[in-house]
Amino acid sequence: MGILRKTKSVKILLDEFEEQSTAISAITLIERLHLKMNKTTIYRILDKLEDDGFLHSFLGKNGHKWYAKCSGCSSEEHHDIHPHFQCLDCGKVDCLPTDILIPDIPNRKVHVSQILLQGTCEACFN
Amino acid sequence: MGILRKTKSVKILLDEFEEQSTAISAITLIERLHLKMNKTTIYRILDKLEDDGFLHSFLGKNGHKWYAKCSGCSSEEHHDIHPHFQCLDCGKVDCLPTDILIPDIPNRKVHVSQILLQGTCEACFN
DNA sequence: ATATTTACTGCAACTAAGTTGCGTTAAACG
DNA sequence: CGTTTAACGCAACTTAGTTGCAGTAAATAT
Ligand SMILES: [Mn+2]
Ligand SMILES: [Mn+2]
Ligand SMILES: [Zn+2]
Ligand SMILES: [Zn+2]
Repeated sequence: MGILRKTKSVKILLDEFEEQSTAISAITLIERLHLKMNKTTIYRILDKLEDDGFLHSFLGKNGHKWYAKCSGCSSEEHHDIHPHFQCLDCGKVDCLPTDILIPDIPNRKVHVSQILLQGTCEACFN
Repeated sequence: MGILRKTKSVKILLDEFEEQSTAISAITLIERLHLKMNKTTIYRILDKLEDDGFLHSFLGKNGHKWYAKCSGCSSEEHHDIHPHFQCLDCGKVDCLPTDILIPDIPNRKVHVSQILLQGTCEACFN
């Protein structure tokens, strides 16, 4: 089930995602907000915001959880599937609008594709 | 550094990968071999076999580590990059020979691509 | 404005994958 | 067989994420 009460903690977390468009890891949020709320609360709210279709989650290069804003999803439908890019220098992660074509795999039916590209971002290029 | 001594434990682990062509998770190996060797030993040997270019590793859907045989890699060069497929019914994971084209991403340089497809495998199809 | 209801929160304890340090064992080799 | 040291087992640790429960504060009713 999603968010039912707009508590202080929910507002603080929503603000974090409003302020920047890149993805944020759960670990970063815990570190950044540890004076304002408990890590349990953070995990629980992120989970609910995902149910609501406001955030989507994915795993970064170490298998740790990252969250980013959805665009046009709802609690009924998460159609927001796309590749992600993690910079190996600064660690920043972004959603990519790029569409990557998955060819048909013989004898298998693909339902989900999880694509994480790693390399160098624009800011770290120079 | 890779394997220097062909110990009993190393032989047992090599056998596991000789017997089947699908990928095996570290967790599965620990469970399967816990009477024969310690989990620390398993992690250390897998790590060395990867250094040697005999195995390659990747993360499955929960961010847990999986290993599979390489074909034609060496300790100098791991050129064995390809997508993986995890069956959502039986959990089995395979290496895919399929090549997936990663388009150029504006303002970013892609070094590595990590692709995990999820769906239904042949055996679970019926 | 106050009372009631219950979703949400904080805390402490837990789970589980993977790592580290160290004393002991057993490959490799002369 | 004896020596060397890579590799092993064990216990303790690290860390991301989860769970149970008692207390708190939103939302709603009175
Ligand atoms: Mn995204
Ligand atoms: Mn593979
Ligand atoms: Zn960067
Ligand atoms: Zn299957």
